[in-house]
This record gives sequence, structure tokens and C-alpha cells, in this order.
Amino acid sequence: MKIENIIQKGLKTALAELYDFTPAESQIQIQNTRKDLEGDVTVVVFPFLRFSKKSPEQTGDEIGTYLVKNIEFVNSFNVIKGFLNLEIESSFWIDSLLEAYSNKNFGTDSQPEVSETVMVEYSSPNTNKPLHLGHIRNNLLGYSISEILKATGKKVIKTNIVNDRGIHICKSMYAWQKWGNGRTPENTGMKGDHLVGEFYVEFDKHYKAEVAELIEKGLSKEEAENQAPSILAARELLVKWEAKEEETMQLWKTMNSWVYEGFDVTYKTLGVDFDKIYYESETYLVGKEEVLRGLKEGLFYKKEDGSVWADLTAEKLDQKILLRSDGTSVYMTQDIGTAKMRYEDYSIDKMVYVVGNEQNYHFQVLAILLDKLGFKWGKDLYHFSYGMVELPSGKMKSREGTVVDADDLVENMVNVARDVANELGKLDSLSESDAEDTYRMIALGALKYFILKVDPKKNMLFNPEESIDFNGNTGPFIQYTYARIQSVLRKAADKNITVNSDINVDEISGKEKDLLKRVSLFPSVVAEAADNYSPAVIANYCYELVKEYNQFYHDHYIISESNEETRNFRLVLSSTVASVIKKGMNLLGIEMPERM
RNA sequence: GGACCCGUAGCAUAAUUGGAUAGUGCACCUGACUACGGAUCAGGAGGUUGGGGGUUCGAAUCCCUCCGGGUUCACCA
Repeated sequence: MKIENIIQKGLKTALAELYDFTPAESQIQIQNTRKDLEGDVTVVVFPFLRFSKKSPEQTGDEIGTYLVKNIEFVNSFNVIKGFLNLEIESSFWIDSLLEAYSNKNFGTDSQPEVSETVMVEYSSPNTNKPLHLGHIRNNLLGYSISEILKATGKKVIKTNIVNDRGIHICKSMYAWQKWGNGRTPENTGMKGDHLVGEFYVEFDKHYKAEVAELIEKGLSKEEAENQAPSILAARELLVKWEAKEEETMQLWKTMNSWVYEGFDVTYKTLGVDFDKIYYESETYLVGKEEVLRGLKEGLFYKKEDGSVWADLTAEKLDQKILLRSDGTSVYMTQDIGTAKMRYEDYSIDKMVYVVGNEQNYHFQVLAILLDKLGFKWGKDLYHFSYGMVELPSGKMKSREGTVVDADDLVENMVNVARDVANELGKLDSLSESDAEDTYRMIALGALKYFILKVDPKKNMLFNPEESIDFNGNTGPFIQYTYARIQSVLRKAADKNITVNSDINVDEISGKEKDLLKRVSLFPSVVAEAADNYSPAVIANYCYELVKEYNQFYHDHYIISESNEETRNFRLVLSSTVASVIKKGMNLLGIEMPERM
């Protein structure tokens, strides 16, 4: 049983007996005692003063005395300025360590009676550009939050909606036809998504030149933008695509398949995956049907030009277009269709969209529209909105070539990891392929941790010049500690020292106790991360845990400890810490090397 | 202009959701290995939490008001 629950229960009876008062949940505040003060658990007594009608010190005194007398684990207490600090017996913490040590699923085994099914949408790329740093944040957050939700007993379906249709795809297709010279991933050796991305850039280059030329000839900017030969050609392709014209469909399929192969490689390096992939080319018509149904039911209205709109002024929002005057669908229409298909395919209780915060308005509207259309799950869809990744120069802009490519970034990181490891000479004993594997783990550990440790809501800054650190509050720091513990455990095994759960120690040091307390927090940290949709909570916990372990390691002998009982206790402690680190970091999608 | 978000030391970030003296890393100084891994540990310096007001036992956190930054308000996706 968790210490908070025990104290809470005791506190309730204490208040009832002492002051004849039954507190509400919100009035009971139990927290960990500040590091620099005596005690383990702290109760805030301010909320009780109205009922005790005594000073904070006196009230704390009375409650403290009561708890020491009535709860066997509470040894002593002190009161500082209205904060009641309780000291908990060591045996309690040792028991909680044993629970963590013996339970393989410690922290990830909470099983709510009714297990919800949650679908998490993330990644959601366009097929005309390779993935970049922004996508990396999206993918890491999406993957991690899925793992965290699973750890709290939810059934999770990871999904990806690929935006594979529209004018932007036609631009790349046109550029390939016109300037492609028959280049393919096979004959150039290029990754498919990068190749297609080049054509998209190529299109933009020609288009811009054409527009400039037309303006030169006296056309207005708008006229020029609408009459440039390239854009006319791309639009023509879109019309052909919608008419399912044979040759165009073939080209579309071929180029998309190049991109998918490229994406698959990137997803694999990042270590993310999906249970089900949707394609907008398959869902947008469903959305259109839904909008027309809504129109018939009088939820939406039609303008004279034939376009269909939703009036959201009652919700203090604007008018929103749902179908263009030519009857084609917009972004919103597609999302309605995709949502409908998802709920038909799976019995989802909740939908989570991992999409950047520039879409806040879109999802606010989507929730209202789904609700209007009568989908009961619409109103409480969750938009996991995260901030953007900025560069020192500002926002990433593909036109200005300031985009940080996902594949390049990972490759650079692996190179840096290799250099650092070689300089330290740590991996000389490993075979080449094992060493490469380790460099990759470290590189990705650094990258993932760097991104996931910051609060998802916040915009974050990434400086490619400075690259990512391997010291301090970083992924490799945590990996290093893990590898070091593994090394200790290996050495112990070599010396035929057995580790068993029969712990007999009378006294433990302050550092050891800190570590025990920290380990016991893991399950509630996982729960908190899930409640707040925040992998950062896990990342920060892992860091604190590891930092505390390193302090303990520095101050105490483990294998070399002469007292066998103490040695055994420290081995159990080390092994438990290692497994908690591994579990926590796995929730972030970060692997732990056995040596580094 | 309307709506939403953000502002913490030179930089990057945390703060148990309103709690105690605002933690941590990088960078900068100083120290620690002939017993388990120095990608480590210990210490120092660095803050009016953008400014001002308010709410209360108590504010980085809530309210008001300025200042600065971002996003969004497309018959683009």
C-alpha cells in the first residue's frame, strides 16, 4: 500500500477524533518532504486551522502526536510553519523495495476494471516531403504517450493518417514528368521520400520564376499566381486524378510507394510503429457523405454558389466551410470522414490526436462538428497539442532551406556518438556490429530524451550547431548509469555472489532511503504522466532517480561491502533501480545498452 | 483587429497543479579515483520568475492591466 493512502486514512480519523471534522479530498495535501528537512512525508495543516481553532504549530503538534501513536510506520514528527513532517520507519521503505523487486510489472500493471480503448493518431505526414525535426517531435510524443497509456492499463491503437491526395502531390508529380528525366530511387540510390521532396522543391522553383515573369509582363500578383503554366498543369493533374484517369493514377501510386518506402525506413530508425494506417484518399469521400447528411438534417447550410457551411457563431466561433462550391472537400471534411471510419473499424472509447498547436482551432471546430453530427465521442476527443521546434534562426522554413531533415539528424547524432565513444575507448571490446548498435542506441537516446524531457505544450529550441549533449541531464547520462549497474551485477555474478530477496538490514543510510523512496514513486509517476499526457514527467523522474543512484554509488560500496546482508540489500536495490530505469525509459521509446 | 498559447540566471529547462529558502543541466571557477565504470561525484558563482497592481495564512502558478514573442482566424492541407 502506498504511504500517502496510509497517511490519508490516518489523517481522516485523526481529524474526526480531534476536531470532529470530516475533510474533503481537496483539503488533504500530502507531499514528499523537502530534501533539506527532517522527515519523509509532509502534511499541510493550514486547511485544518478553521476547525482546530488553534495555531498552525499547535494543530500540527496534535495531529502529529495522534499519527505517531496510531500508525505503526510513523516514527516521529516535527512541525515547521504549518507543515507537519512525518518520519517513516525504514522497514516500510524496504518492504516497498521488495515489492518493486519481485514484481516484474512494477509500475506498469495498474488494471482498471473497465479497460478503455484509446486510439492515438500521430505522425500524419504529407507525401510530398521527407520527415523533418517537427515530425520527430510528433512521432516521439505519439509513440511515447501510447506506451504510457498502455502502462496504465488502456488498450491502445496507434494510427497514422497519410495525407496522400491534393494539389501538393500533383505538384511533385508534374515536376517529375517535366524535369524528372526518369529518375527513380532505384537508379539514383536515393531514399524515395527525399527524391520526391526534390521534385516538390523543383516545382516551387519553376513556379516562382514563372510568376515573376508574368508580373514583369504586367499581370497582378494574384493573376500571375493563378495563370503560371506550372500551376495550371498541376491542377489539370488533380482533375485527372479525381476522375481516376489511368496514367495519372499509375504515376500517383508509383511516386507514393517511393515515399512510403522512405518513410518506413525513417520510422524504423526512430523505433515507432502503427497498428493501422489510414489514407486520406480513402476517407475523404466518407466525410463528404457525412456533411451532406448534416446538410439534409439542417445542421449546416448552403450558400447560393453551392458551398456548404457550418454556423458556429453560437459557439462563439466563425462560419466554417465544409464543401467548396464545386462540391470538393476540404481538410475538415476529410477529418470528419476519417473519424467516422475509425469508429466503425474499432470500438474506440477515446480518440487522441497528436498534432501541433497550430491546429488548435481546427480541433476545436472538429469536436463541435462531430458533436453536431451526433457522434457521442466527438465532444471529448483529445487534441494532444504540442509546441513547435524552433531553430536559433527562428521557424523552420522549407523554402529557405532551414529544415532539419530527420534522417540527416539521426545520422549526425550517430556519428557524434561514435566519436565520443571512440575517444573514451569504452567499447573497444565489442564486436563492430555490437558497437554500431550501441552508438545508435546512444544517439537516439540523446535525441529522444532531449525532445521528450521538455513539457510538450512548450515551444522548444533546437540548435543543430551545438548538437546534443551527452553529459548532464541527458539520455546518455541515464544510459550510462544503467550500463554501470549492469556491470556491477555482472561482476557480482562472476564472483558467485547471489542476490536474494531476503533482506536483513537494521539501518540504512540517508542516500539509500532517498533512493528507496524514489523507486516507490514510480507507479504514481506513470499514472501522472498518463493523466497529463506528458512523457516529460517520466523523463524527469528517470533523471532524478539516476542522479540519486549515482550519489549512492559514489558513497557506498556494493560488491566490496564486507557485510553480506548489506551487500545483498545494495545489490537488490541496484538491480531494482536498473529495472525501473529501463521500464521508464522504454516508455519514452529509449533503449538501454548493457555496456557503453 | 478577434481568439488561443507562451515569457523563470548568458543559454536550455524543472517546480508534487496555490505550499516551505524557485530546483537542475550546459557554459564558467574549485576540488575528488593504486577497491564495484570519471559519459561520474562534491563545492562556488549566477534570479525582483517580463513590468505594475490585486486575491490570501502562502503566488512562478489564480484575477486585472500594460510590455514582448508565437499560433490562428483560407473555397491550402
